[in-house]
Amino acid sequence: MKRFSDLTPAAERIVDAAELLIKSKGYNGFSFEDLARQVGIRKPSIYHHFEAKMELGAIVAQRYTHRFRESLLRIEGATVDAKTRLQAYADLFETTYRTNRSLCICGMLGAEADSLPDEVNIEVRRFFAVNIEWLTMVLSEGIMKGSIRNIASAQDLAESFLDTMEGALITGRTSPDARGPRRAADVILAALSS
Amino acid sequence: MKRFSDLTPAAERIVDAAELLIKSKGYNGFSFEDLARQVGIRKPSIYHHFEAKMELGAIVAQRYTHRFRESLLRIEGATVDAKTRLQAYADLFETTYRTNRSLCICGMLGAEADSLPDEVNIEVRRFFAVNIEWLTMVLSEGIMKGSIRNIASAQDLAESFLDTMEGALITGRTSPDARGPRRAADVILAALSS
DNA sequence: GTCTATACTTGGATAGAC
DNA sequence: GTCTATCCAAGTATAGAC
Repeated sequence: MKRFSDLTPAAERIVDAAELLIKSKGYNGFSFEDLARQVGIRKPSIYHHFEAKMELGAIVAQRYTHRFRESLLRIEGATVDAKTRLQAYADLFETTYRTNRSLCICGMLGAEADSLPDEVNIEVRRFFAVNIEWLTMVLSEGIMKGSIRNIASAQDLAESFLDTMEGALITGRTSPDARGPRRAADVILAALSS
Repeated sequence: MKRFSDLTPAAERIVDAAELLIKSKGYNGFSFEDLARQVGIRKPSIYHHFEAKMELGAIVAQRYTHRFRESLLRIEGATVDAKTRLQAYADLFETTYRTNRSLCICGMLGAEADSLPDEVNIEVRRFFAVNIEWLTMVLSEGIMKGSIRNIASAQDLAESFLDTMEGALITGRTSPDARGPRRAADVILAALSS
């Protein structure tokens, strides 16, 4: 598999556009025609950079996961206690939400999983694994230090928290008065604060 | 718009199949060919019952919401306290989850909203509104009676809870060791119990 | 209510010139 | 790196017979 770090500038522009399209319409909802129009080139030019649509899907997910990890590192550097870290984490989703009520790429691809090539699903699974791992780490630290109530395993808490974030993006799409991921996180965090 | 209650038996078999397909692959992920094959008829026969694909999508969502409301009524009849009701509610999602890791129809359609006809989106919005309303009712009763901690408005709690359920279905799709909606709900309920 | 046949469009993908 | 031209499959939808 091609790696996102090998992308030429032209290829990167294509991936940028594909990311936007997947966020908005999903993998099954965009075509090479849409993509080419957005980039300002013609359909066949895309094949000079990518072998097939599924490769593009996989690379979008791969790069997204990579950037998300960078954000997690930044949060670890900038904050200390669990609650603040989780708020910063929720703000990553809130930013996505505020940008045209976009979805998390991997939330979208996760929903579509049954009709997606394995190549793509593998990357999506990695995204969720990375998130669960990070959240588990943060939450178990919070439990140890006493700022998070010890009502369930850190792993269980992590999963619920991630679920809430992914769900908030989806329900926020069609509900005009939805409050968004940050608010949803605040509710959970209030319930978990000791 | 046609209503789901007017469906002939033949039309109903088509809606049944469409529901399964949307749950699995999404609105953009299934074709009339798939649908016809599943029902055991030919593509054009579908048009005898439905004018277009979007009508089918809207009716699937409409019937799904109707049945969901029946389930909510059943829960109200069979249980009393907020926590038990919310567990029963989570079990509705758990059942969906255990059935081939299916998605909530409206979670799927919500994710795809940007590429869906208004006709469909309107029904999806109704589903979420119904759920939020019901959860708000249950939660505010729980707060009044003291079984649910008063850490946020019933409306905010309702939204977080629904988000968690929808998200659990999505993250559960690609994560082999995901715990599912019921477990996610138990975590939240433990945090909300006074 | 279902069929065959078919129209028309779009979608993913390739060949080969510039 | 991008283009035109083109292929073929699939997708939605219609006409009209049974």
